[in-house]
Amino acid sequence: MELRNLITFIHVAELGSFTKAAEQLGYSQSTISFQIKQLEEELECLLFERINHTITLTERGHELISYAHQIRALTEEFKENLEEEKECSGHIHIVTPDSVCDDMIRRNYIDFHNRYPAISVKFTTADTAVMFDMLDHNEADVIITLDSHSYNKDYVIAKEKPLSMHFVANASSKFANKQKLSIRDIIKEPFILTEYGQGYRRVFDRELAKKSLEITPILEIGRTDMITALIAQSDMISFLPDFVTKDLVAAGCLCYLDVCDMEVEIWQQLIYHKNKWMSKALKTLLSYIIEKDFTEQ
Amino acid sequence: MELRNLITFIHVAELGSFTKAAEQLGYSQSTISFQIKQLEEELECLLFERINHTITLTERGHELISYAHQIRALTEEFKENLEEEKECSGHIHIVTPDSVCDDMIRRNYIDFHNRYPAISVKFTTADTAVMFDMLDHNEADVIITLDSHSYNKDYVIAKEKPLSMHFVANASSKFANKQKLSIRDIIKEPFILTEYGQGYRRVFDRELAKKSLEITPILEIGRTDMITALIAQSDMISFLPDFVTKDLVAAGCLCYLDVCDMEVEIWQQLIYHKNKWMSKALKTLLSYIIEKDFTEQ
DNA sequence: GTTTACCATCGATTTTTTCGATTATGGAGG
DNA sequence: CCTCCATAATCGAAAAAATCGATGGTAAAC
Repeated sequence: MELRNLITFIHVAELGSFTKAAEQLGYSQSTISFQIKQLEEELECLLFERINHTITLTERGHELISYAHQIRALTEEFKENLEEEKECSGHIHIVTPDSVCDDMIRRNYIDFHNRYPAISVKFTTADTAVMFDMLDHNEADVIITLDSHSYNKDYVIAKEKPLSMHFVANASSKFANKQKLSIRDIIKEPFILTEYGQGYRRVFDRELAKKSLEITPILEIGRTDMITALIAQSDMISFLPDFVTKDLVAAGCLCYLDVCDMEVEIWQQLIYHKNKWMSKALKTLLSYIIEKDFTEQ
Repeated sequence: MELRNLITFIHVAELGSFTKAAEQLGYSQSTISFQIKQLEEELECLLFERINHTITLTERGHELISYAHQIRALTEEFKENLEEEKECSGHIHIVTPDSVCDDMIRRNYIDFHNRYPAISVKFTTADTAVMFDMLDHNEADVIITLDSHSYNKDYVIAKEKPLSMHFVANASSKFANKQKLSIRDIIKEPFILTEYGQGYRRVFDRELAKKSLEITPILEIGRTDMITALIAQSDMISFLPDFVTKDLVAAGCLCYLDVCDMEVEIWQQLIYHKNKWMSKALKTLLSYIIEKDFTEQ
């Protein structure tokens, strides 16, 4: 019982004529005969009485009419639903490093929620490798990486920007006002760094290795807010992205160290899988993030 | 958007796999891919995200699932309705000569209604020719004729029997006890006959014409109950079927005349059009009529 | 009596559906 | 690291289905 035949049946029943239905539907009359016969054979019942070239619905036909209308109405309802702009709603899973999560939630979440109350967001933190794994398994809708610049034809990079990284210490550190420090000047100091899985930590270690240097941090922890808090009240040093530290530096709690022989190139990238279906909610979230996080300095 | 594809879509969504759905439905896997793609192209939206050979329903897919289930449920509901025995109900139009109508309503209608209260019957009276016309225009579901024996490949004769016809007069008529009367003996008497349209009246006239005789009745009327009532209180004669007169004869109101040179062969036939859809109600009515009207003497 | 309108039927053609084989990919197990 | 297995996409061939146009019979209209 295919929909095409049901539609034809409805038209025939309404017009009371195979010929007229054929004209209305753009079929030939023999096609209409065939389609109705097909329905009748499949349902094993007569839908129309044919007496002297005029057709009359049988009881069964009358019953089918109502079902056919309901079925047609459902398909049309669905198609209309597809076309009409929907309220922006849905569930979105975004995965980021801890620092980004922290930053975005603090600065933007309330505003986002107020603007789009029907979008439910799941915020998860993970290492770069895990994030890509989640993209590959369709467990994350979108990720934000802080790592070396990545490119892969399976992914779409919605937006990216290079990230400023700084060595930071307490504002009253002995290195606070020294200019043109070398990495070798500070390498023996006590360091707090994020775990190795975090992208920029890995890039940092790799850069050190190029200079045959190595740091054994006294504390490894993903939570960058903890790191800044500890540094603010001790003589420890860390290496962190600008967006984590700039407010505290501006407030005079922390200071940047002027280490001039250590260039670490870190990119912030907003990435989703190329086969990802872009729901309106997802598009909205991406636009929001791009506006708030990638355009401002 | 054909039903076949929707069914496939439901299976795929439930199993989360094109391959498993193919096995379950007896299709090849490429067919499933094709069907889903066809749906997606027609609806111009992605139903499944394909990431690393695993599929995940998109939001649109989720929406479609619910519609697809509803549509499938409707078609199944209809098919079940078809199969299950229904209460015997419906509207039936039966057309008969006035005499038959009179007889059946008096003797059987109440009983029939009590047995099948959900069947609504429309009883109409008409001439033989009009009755066949009504069959041809699907205006009557079934007719009962009292006429010469008819056969036509377009009609189905559900049942038939020859009818006894009698000349009848008042029980105290001068002809009451005479034996071996000739038609010529009574032809000048005042006759009451049914109209010419009534089948047996026509046959009667035709038989007379064969003998070069002719009757000009003093009253022509379809209502046979009127005829018998008039005869019972006058010296008029009529020519009527047995079932109209036998009770009055038995009651001593009327008597049969022993006219031995006038053989008129009249058949009672229960007829419907060969293309008529036999609803349960119609079958029931036919069986009832056959049982009550054609088997008893 | 001729024309028109209607539906059924048939064979031919076109379109659609289905299949099987192949490819590409990733995961699991050795 | 390699092989085997499972998955879905793709492609061309084959099968099936839908559609058409022509024809026929019948009844109604003119």
